[in-house]
Amino acid sequence: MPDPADDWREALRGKGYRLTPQRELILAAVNELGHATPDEVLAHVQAKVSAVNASTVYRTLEVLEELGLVRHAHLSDRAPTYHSTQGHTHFHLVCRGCRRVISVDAEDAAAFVESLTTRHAFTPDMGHLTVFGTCSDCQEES
Amino acid sequence: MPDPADDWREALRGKGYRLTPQRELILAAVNELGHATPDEVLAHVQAKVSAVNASTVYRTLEVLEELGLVRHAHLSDRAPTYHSTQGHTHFHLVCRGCRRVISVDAEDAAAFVESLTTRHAFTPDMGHLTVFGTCSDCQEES
DNA sequence: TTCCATGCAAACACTTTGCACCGTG
DNA sequence: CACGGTGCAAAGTGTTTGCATGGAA
Repeated sequence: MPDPADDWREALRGKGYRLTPQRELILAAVNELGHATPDEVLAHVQAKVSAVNASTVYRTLEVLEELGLVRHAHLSDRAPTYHSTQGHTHFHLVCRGCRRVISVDAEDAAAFVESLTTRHAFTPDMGHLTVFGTCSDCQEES
Repeated sequence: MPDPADDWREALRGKGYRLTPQRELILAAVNELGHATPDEVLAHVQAKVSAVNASTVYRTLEVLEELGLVRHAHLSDRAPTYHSTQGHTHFHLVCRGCRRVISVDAEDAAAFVESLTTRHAFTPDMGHLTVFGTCSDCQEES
């Protein structure tokens, strides 16, 4: 039986992509970091081994996302953040006050998804969704 | 009684900002264009009058948003789009297939807002929300 | 041995900033 | 006539691309 941790090898081979150390390192970095920008991934990878190029990080993250091994969301107005697709699909709440990020299981928004589907003939991609707003702690301060 | 179309004058004065032709033109451009990127606003303004600078557009949009006269949302991975705050607060659905943008009244998501508030102590800013996904027309094609 | 993947450097898209001049209040 | 606003140019940030070399299959 296949080790789930090796799924990425199958995924890459399945679409004719080659297995390279860079791809392995970058995927591992995303899994280890939680939510990381391309820059942070680059730094993390370079800390372990020597030189990996920024363009390789961008190109690799694109491939990994196409294969469904990672996903990205926009948690700030700056660079996107990538995260593993292991575990349940989730969307993000970002507090404008304290920048805190709350991950919410997509299941919790089933009714919202349903209403968009039936009332607007639209299937939302909840794994990409980021909801900006204010958490209760920051609400009180204002 | 004040003409609602002149509210922006009050809003600017209220916070000690000056009334300038650029600010009037840029606000008018946003109202006329519907959803426009800073670049599109610039082009629209320059079509009417002569030279307005890009940095003035950025600076002015920031001021207008602070005053609540416009809002911005991220309808693509590129530049943000600004829109008028006249009318009901709405959020956006963007189809990844055809790029179509559907505006949905925030009221329609009242239950979703409610659940985020009660279950996660989080007050979402629905006017900034963009939901990516696929419309029914593009769903069939895949 | 064949191409896909990488590194490198330059180009790119969008935005921000410093500073001198301009014009509103 | 003071000080906030603007234009301009340069710099900044994040990302993409063309091309030659390198390594997986």
